Amino acid sequence: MRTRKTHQTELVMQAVHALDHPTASNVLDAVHELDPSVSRATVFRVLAEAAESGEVQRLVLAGSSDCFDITLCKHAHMVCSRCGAISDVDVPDTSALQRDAVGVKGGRIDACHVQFFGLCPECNRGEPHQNQ
Amino acid sequence: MRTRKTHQTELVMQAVHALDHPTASNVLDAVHELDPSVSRATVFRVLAEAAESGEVQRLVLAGSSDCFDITLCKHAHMVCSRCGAISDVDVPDTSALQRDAVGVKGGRIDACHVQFFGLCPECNRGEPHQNQ
DNA sequence: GCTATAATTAAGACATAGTCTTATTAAGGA
DNA sequence: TCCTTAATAAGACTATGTCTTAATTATAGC
Repeated sequence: MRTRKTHQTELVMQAVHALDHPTASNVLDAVHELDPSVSRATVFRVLAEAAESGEVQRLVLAGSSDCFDITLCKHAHMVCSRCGAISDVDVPDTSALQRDAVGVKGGRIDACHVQFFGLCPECNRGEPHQNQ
Repeated sequence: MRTRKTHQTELVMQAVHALDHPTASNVLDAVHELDPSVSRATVFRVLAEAAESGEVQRLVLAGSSDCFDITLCKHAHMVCSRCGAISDVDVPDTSALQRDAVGVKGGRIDACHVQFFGLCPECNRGEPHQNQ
């Protein structure tokens, strides 16, 4: 369990809050702008621990590397097909989906993961491509 | 475009058909049992080309490495939380989900990816753990 | 403020997935 | 059989993520 308050942890958590659905690498870049001496392993570890403790949410997405979300309540995400940006999406009902799903007989379905693909507001407006 | 019929391509395609939702590494292992001289790059390339041409379907899943599916019709998948096995799942209706989803204003939702987590028949029966 | 101790870190090795380059091999038409 | 060129083997390379280890440092107790 994290007990000591360190310079590095503060920088990482600040970055997660400042950025929108950042990957570990995004956080690393932001942290390095303030302090290039912080190691890659520390950023990955601090993020993993924060996700483990429930302080942030780790988003495991199809086709993207893991992102971190400070919004803890359950919601779905859209991945921009053009720039890769992650946007929040509210889905009214996914339980119906799970109920109606027909799996292999003998198997058991526990959870349902819904993810959308599309264009983020910027890319939809035809604005210059901005990769995360 | 693939024009020549080679030993390596035959082995790879045979393996994809023999295995159930294999990853590229699964295919590599199977191919290596018959011919250890086939290179890793060849297996990845042949699979990528087969997916590109529509001969097989590349499954890009959350939390798993890409798998290859010989079933071309659209369906969802369940990832076994215990052993990682992929099972096919039929979902009656996902268009409703996309219609009802509320994204960021200005953005556009184009596609919907549904993935389930649960236990495959073997793991649900409490049979010995078998990792892919 | 000083010291001891144990949590935290930096550095880099390691694992895995996937792509790319290049020299070599071999498929298949002439 | 010979040629052309598609396809391959080998391995470099990128990226994400984890793990190990020795060094650093936060903080509790004095």
